[in-house]
Amino acid sequence: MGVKERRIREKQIRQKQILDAAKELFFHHGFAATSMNQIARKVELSKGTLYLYFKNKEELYISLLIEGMGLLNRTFFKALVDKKTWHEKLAAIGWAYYQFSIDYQQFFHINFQFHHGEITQNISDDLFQRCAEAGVTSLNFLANAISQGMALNEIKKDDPMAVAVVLWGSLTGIILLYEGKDHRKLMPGTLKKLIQKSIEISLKGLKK
Amino acid sequence: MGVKERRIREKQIRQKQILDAAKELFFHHGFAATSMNQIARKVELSKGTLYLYFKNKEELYISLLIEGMGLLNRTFFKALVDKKTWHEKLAAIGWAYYQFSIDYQQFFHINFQFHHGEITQNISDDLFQRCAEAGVTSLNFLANAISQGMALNEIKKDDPMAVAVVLWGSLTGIILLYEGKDHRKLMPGTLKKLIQKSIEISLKGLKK
DNA sequence: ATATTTAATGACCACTGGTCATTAAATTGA
DNA sequence: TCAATTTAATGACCAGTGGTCATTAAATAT
Repeated sequence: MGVKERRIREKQIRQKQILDAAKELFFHHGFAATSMNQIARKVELSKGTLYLYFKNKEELYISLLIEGMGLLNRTFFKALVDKKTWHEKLAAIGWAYYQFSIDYQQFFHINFQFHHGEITQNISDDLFQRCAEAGVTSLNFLANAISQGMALNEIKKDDPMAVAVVLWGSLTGIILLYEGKDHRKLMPGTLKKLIQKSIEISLKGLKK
Repeated sequence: MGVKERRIREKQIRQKQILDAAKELFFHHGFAATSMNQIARKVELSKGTLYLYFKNKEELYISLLIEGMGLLNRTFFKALVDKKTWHEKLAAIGWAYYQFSIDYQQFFHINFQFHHGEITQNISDDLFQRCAEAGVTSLNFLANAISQGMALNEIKKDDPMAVAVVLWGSLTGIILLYEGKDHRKLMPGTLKKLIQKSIEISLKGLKK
C-alpha cells in the first residue's frame, strides 16, 4: 500500500518543481511577460502537463502566494514577540510590513494583486479561500492590537477590523506608489521616511 | 494655406475617434482583455492604422489618462472653493478623491496604474511627462493645504510634499483594497466609513 | 495632367493560453 | 509472467495576440 503514498508524494514534488520554475520566471519578468511555454521549458515538461497541475496561468501565479502569506504571517509573529503596548505592537507590525515589502517585493506584489482582485477572476474557490484566510490571519495581528487599545479605552471604540483595514490600506498604498516611482519622476525622500511619517500620524491619530 | 490646418484637425479627430473606441472597450473589459483588433473593429479602421496614431497598446491606454487627470484636478479645484482652514481643505480633497474613485472608477484605476508604474515601461517620454505633471498638480492641492498648516505652526514642520504623498497613498491604498473586495470575501463596513476613519485619523495625527 | 506626399490597409510574423486525442509507462490482478 | 487497466505526459492544434511593413489609394502640389 506504499505505492499510492509514493505517487502522491511524487505528484507534490512535480507540483513544487513547476512552482519553482514559475516563481523564478514570474518574479523576474512579471505575470504578463511570462508565458506558460517558458515555464514548461524551464521545468522540462510539456505545456500540457502544466495544466494537469494547475487549471490556468492565474491559478499557477496565485499559488505562489501561499508561500508568501506564510512568510508574512511569520514575520508579523516574530515582530510581536516581547511587544507589550498596543502602540508598540502597531508600530512593530507597520515596520515588519515595510521590511517585508522590501525583502520579498514580489510576494508583496502578488499579495496586493490578490486582495485587489486583479487575478482572482479565474482561480478556483479552494485556492481563493486559502489565500483569503491567510489574509485574515495577518489582518488579525493588527486588529488584535487595536482591540487592546480600545479595551484600555485609549482608542476610540469602533470595529477593530475596520480600523485595521484602514492602517493596512494606508501602508500598502504608500508602498505601492513609492515602489512605482520611475527614474523619470521624483519622489520626496525615502520610502522609510514616508512609512515613519505614516506610522507616526496613525498612532497619534488613533489615540483618544 | 488652410489645407494643412484642416489635415491637422482631421488627424486630431481620428485620434479622438480611436481614443473613444478604446475607452469604451478598455473601461468595459480592462487592459489585458481588450485587443487592438477589437478597438480597430469598433472604430472601423484597420489595426495597422491604430499604430499610426499610437505607438503601442500601452500608449493608447495611458493616453486615456490625460482626460482623467483633467477631471481629477477640476474636481479638486471645485472642492476647495470656499474652504478656508487647512483641515477643511484636506478633508475636502479627501472626500473629492473618494467621490472621484466612485464616479470615475476606471480613470482612478488608470491613474493608479500609471503612478504604480505598471504600464509605463513602454510609453513615450512625452506622454509620461504630461501625465507626471498632471499628477504633481493634483498632489500640489494637498501639499498647499499642508504648507498652510505648517505656516500656522499647527502641523509639525516637514516636507509638505512628503506628507502629501503619505495622505494620498493612504486613501489610494484603502480604496484599492476595498474596491477589490470579492463576493467571496467580506470587508468591514462601507468604503465611505473607512475613508471617514482615515481622514479622521490623518487630521488628528497631523495636528501638533 | 503629372509627380509627390500622405493615410490607410491587411497579409504576415512569432507567439499566446488552452485543449485533447494519442502514446508511453507504471501498476494491478491472475 | 503476461495481459488488462490506470495514470502521466505529450505535442500538434486552435483561435487569437501585439506589432510590422510593402503595397495601394487618395489627396495635394507643381
